[in-house]
Amino acid sequence: MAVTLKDIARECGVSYSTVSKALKDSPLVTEATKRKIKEKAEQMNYIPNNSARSLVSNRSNTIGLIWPAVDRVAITTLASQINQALKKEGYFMVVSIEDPITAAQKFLELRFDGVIVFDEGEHTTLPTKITKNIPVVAYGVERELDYPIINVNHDLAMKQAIDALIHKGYHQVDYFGDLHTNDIRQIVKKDTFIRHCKQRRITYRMVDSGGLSEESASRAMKSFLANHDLNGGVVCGSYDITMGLLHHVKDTKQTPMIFSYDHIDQFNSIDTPIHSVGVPSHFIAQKLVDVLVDTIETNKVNRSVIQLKPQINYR
Amino acid sequence: MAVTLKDIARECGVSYSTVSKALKDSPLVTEATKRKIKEKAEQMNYIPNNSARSLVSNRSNTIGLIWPAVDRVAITTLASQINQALKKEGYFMVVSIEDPITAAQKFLELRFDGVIVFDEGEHTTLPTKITKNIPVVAYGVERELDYPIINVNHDLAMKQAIDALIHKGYHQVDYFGDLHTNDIRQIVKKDTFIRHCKQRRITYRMVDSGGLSEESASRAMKSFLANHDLNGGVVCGSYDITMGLLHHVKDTKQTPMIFSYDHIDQFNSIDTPIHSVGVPSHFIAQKLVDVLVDTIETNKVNRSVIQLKPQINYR
DNA sequence: TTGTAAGCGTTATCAA
DNA sequence: TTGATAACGCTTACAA
Repeated sequence: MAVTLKDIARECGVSYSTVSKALKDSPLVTEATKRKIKEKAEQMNYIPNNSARSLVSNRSNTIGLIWPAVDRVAITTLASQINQALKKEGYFMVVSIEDPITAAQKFLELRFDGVIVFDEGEHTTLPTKITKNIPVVAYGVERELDYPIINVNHDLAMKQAIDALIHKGYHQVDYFGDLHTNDIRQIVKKDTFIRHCKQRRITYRMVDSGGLSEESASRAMKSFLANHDLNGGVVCGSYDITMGLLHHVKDTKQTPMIFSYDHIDQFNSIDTPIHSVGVPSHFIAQKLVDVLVDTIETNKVNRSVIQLKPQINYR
Repeated sequence: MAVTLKDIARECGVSYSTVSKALKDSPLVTEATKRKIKEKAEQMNYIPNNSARSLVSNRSNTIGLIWPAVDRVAITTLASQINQALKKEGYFMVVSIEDPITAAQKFLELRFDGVIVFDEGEHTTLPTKITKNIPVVAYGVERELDYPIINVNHDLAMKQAIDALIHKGYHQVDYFGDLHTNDIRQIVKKDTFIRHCKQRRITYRMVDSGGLSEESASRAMKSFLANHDLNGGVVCGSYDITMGLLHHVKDTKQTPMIFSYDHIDQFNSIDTPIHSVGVPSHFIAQKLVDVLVDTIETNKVNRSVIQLKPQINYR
């Protein structure tokens, strides 16, 4: 059915290994024959069979991204930047929204060259059985894993945000984020916020967003505002949570200074100025790709945790 | 490196073709040998090589979803429902966020069994060169394509929404949506809204959301409200646009009756009651999968447009 | 510069 | 009930 190298070879009156070489621009073939073969291939609509290729070369040039919760804006931005970065390195990225183990197992069967996983804690950890068979790199937080992890230095980020608030004259700060969760990234944000407030001896309140979605954050903020004022500075745990808060910011006497996690461009198209802390997502993406490609090519994993330095972005 | 059938065969003292049969539970192998082989395979952490399988069987049991704009909440919900439905049919779903042609080409090379594409107009149309080589089904709107399309009956949906508004006593209705776009789905919504308003001889206004994102919708609504009131009923073009509107609904004298496109559960977790029109996403998902699986199995495309009947959901 | 042939890991057909 | 073997489409020594 599909056109194969043999078909092209027959048409061109050459052997199929010559076609194979010609199509990958091998110097072992005359320019003239190359041209003829390429033309014919194009015209016959030849589509290389990756299964066959991968079988002999052990390379699929495909990377799997594991992303079970396709719903948070900041992560969406990161994903598309990873896609770009991988493309530049010659890889095709494909994402699975299955649970991490299922997805990784399938990627393994498909003989992909590597996997990137958005780590969210225990339930998202890949077992050695899998990770010893394929290069893996995680975007997550610092913890014991047998594959490399890229993450933001949350501790520093919180410190930067709180210090900025103090510097602007605030004597009280609120944290608005997901307080009751297993998501390790959220837990770290919460914990470091508290720790830094204590160190600075500044008054603080913790407001539970009841989840990571904009909707839940909106509800939570509404009921919070029914009994409280927003009179200090506020730090939000994520872009979506910030958006939930913004539904109600009109209700308060005056807009407080808001710092949000996630360093993405979307903040620029909002009227209310939201300052942000975080690592620019294109930077995170590049790092993830660099580390992955490196472990694919050198074939040695380094079980390191790479901390990316956050920046403050005033708007 | 990776364990192959031959490795297992050697360990078990049988031929590798027996192992192959045993592992797929063929009746041609004794229960006893099967058990032994399966145990060994498990213990050796055997991972089937899909490339080899696909090479001989011409089946990869994988479906590619083309979804270049991973950012709209309603679509996210749909994607995960498609994932579920495909899984039930024995397929693994993988998504690409590349542009449609690139993605489809890669899916072809990877010898996936089929592709689902979220159609958004000309720029999202797959050429015959591709579609004659792999079963494709689109989620889109009615237009000339050489592969089947599933879509919502927008005409009926608009009619339902406008009629509901009229029934509730509104004499004026506003449409809030993406007015200047190439996205064929948005164009159809806009056009049918206007047509039905004219037919009903009801006053209407068109408010441009300046895009499909919540942020742009929010900005647009803000500047609209600076000079206008929201005193009629309103129909929003999508979930995200509705969310953008909600940022400002507190500013109006009273909450108008709002109908939104997209029939998803997220509306249930918002305080402001938003009624919706649309086809439940699990229904759309199931239809897409049914049609795709059917064309894969029967191996014959039907170039039909399948219109799904929308429903009104009051909240 | 081009062609021959082995081999990648499976499945499936046929023979034992 | 099991085992040999050809074939899938391709890459890559190696031979011509």
